[in-house]
Amino acid sequence: MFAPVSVDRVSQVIVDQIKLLIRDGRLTPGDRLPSERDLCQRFGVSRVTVREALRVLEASGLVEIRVGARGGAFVTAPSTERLSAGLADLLSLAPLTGSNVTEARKVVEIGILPLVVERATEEDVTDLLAIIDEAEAALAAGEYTMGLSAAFHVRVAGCTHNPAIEMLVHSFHGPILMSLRQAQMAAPTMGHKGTEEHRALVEAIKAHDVDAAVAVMSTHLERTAERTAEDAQD
Amino acid sequence: MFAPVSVDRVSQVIVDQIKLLIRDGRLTPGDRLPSERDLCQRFGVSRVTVREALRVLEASGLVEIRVGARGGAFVTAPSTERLSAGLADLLSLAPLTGSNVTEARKVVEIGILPLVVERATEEDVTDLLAIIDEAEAALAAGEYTMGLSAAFHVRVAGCTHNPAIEMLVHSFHGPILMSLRQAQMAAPTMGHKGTEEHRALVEAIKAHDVDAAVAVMSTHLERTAERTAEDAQD
DNA sequence: TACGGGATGATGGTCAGACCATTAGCACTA
DNA sequence: TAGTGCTAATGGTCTGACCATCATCCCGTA
Repeated sequence: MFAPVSVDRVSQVIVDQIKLLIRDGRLTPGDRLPSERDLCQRFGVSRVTVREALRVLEASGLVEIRVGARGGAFVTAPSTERLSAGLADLLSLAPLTGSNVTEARKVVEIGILPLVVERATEEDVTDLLAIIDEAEAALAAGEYTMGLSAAFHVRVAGCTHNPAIEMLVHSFHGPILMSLRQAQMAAPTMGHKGTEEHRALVEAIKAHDVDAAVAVMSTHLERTAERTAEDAQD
Repeated sequence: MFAPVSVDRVSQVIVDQIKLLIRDGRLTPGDRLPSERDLCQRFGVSRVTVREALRVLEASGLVEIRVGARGGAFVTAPSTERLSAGLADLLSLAPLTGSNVTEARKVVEIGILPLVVERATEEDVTDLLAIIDEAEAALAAGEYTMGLSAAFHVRVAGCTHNPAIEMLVHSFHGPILMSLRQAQMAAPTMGHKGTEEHRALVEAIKAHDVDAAVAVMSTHLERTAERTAEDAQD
C-alpha cells in the first residue's frame, strides 16, 4: 500500500540516468556530454554532485574525461581491450586462488579448440607463426617475457572470431594477474619448451586436427599450472 | 635532463594509495577507513577531493560506504556475487552479439561437466533436485521465471567447487544480461522442457556419466540458443 | 530496578561560490 | 606565411556551511 521510498544518493541517480542513455544508444561512443556547469543546471544539482557522478562513470569505464577547452566527458567506445582489463582487475581482487583461475583457464582454452581448429584462417595461422618467431628471437636475445606467451594464447582465442571468447582469454592473461601470480619470472627453459609447444599447436591447427591440438594444449597448460602452483601461496 | 612532470589528479593519487593498501593486505575486508574529515587532514587535501576518491573506490567495489554514526568507508569482502555482478555489467556494455555470448557459454558450461561429474557431492545433488522441485512448483503455479533456470545452472557450476568457474557462469546468467537478451519472456513450454532436461542432467551427474551429461547439456543449450537467436537483433 | 524515549555527537550528502590549471582556437605581429 | 601570445571554455580543487542519518548515552517514568 505504502510503497517504500528509497532515497538514493543524488549522484547515483544521475549515474543511473546517464548509464541508461548510453545503454539505450541515445549516447553513443564519441559523444560529448554537456559541461559540468551545464549538467548542474539541467539536473538542478550542485557541481560537486555532478562531478561525483562523472567520477563513478569514469571509474566504470563508460566515459573518458579530458580537461581544457573543448574538454569534457566523452562516451568511450567499449573496446574488448578495456573490458578485459576491467575483468582482469576484478579477477585480481577476487577471493580466488591461483589454481582456481588456472583450472578455469584450462576449461576455456581447451574448450575453444574445436572452434579454433574449425575457423582458423590462413591469416590466423600466419599471425600465430609470426608471434612464435618473435618469441624465439626474444628468447635468443634473452628478452623473453610472459607477455609474448600471453599474446600467443590471446591470438589463438582470436581464431574463434568470437570477441566474447577472445575477451575471456585476454583477461586471463592480463598484466595484473600476471604480476600477481607469477611475478614476471620467466625461466629460460620455460620459454624454450613453451615456444616448442606453441609451434606444435599451430601445426595441429593447420592440420585441422582437434585431438592433437587438445593434447598439446593440455600438456602445455598442465606444465604451466605446476609451475604457478609452486609459488602460489594464496 | 628535465624529467617530465606528470601531475595526476590528486583524487586519483589517493585512490591508488588506498588500492595499494588493500592489495597489500594492510587494509583487510571489514576494516573501516578514517572518516572523510580525518582523511582530509592526513592527505592534506580538501574534503571534496577525498570524497571523489571514495566514489571511485566505491564504484570499483572496493569499499562500501555507510552513513550515520559509526558510518564511514568499509573495505568490502570481495564476494563472488559482487564480482560476477560487475562482470555482467561489463558484458552487457560490450560490443558482443547474443550469439557470441551464447557460444562462450556453451564452451564453459559444457567444458566444466567433467569436473562437475567428478566432484559433485551428495549435498550438491540434493540442492540441484531442490531447485528443480521449486521450478516445477513455480511452473505449475504459472510463476516460472528464467531466474530459476539461471539458479540451476549456477548451482551446477558450483559443483566444481571452484569459485572462479562459479563466478563465470554466474555472470553469464546475470540479471542485466537476462533482461537485455531475452526480456524475461519465459514460454511455459520452454520451462517444461527445460526442467525435464535439468532433471536428466542431475541423473547423469549422479551416475557419474560424463558423456550423458555433456549430451544433455549440449541439446539444452542448443535449444536455448535457438530461442535467443530469434529475438537477438544485435 | 528496568524500560522507553528523547537528546547528542559523529558521519556522510549536498550546496554555493570562488580561484587555479589546462587547452584549443583565434587574432595579431613580424 | 609562420610564429606567438591572448582568450574563453572547461575540468580540478578549495573553503565553509548546513542537512539527514544513526548509534549511543542519559534521564525520566513506571
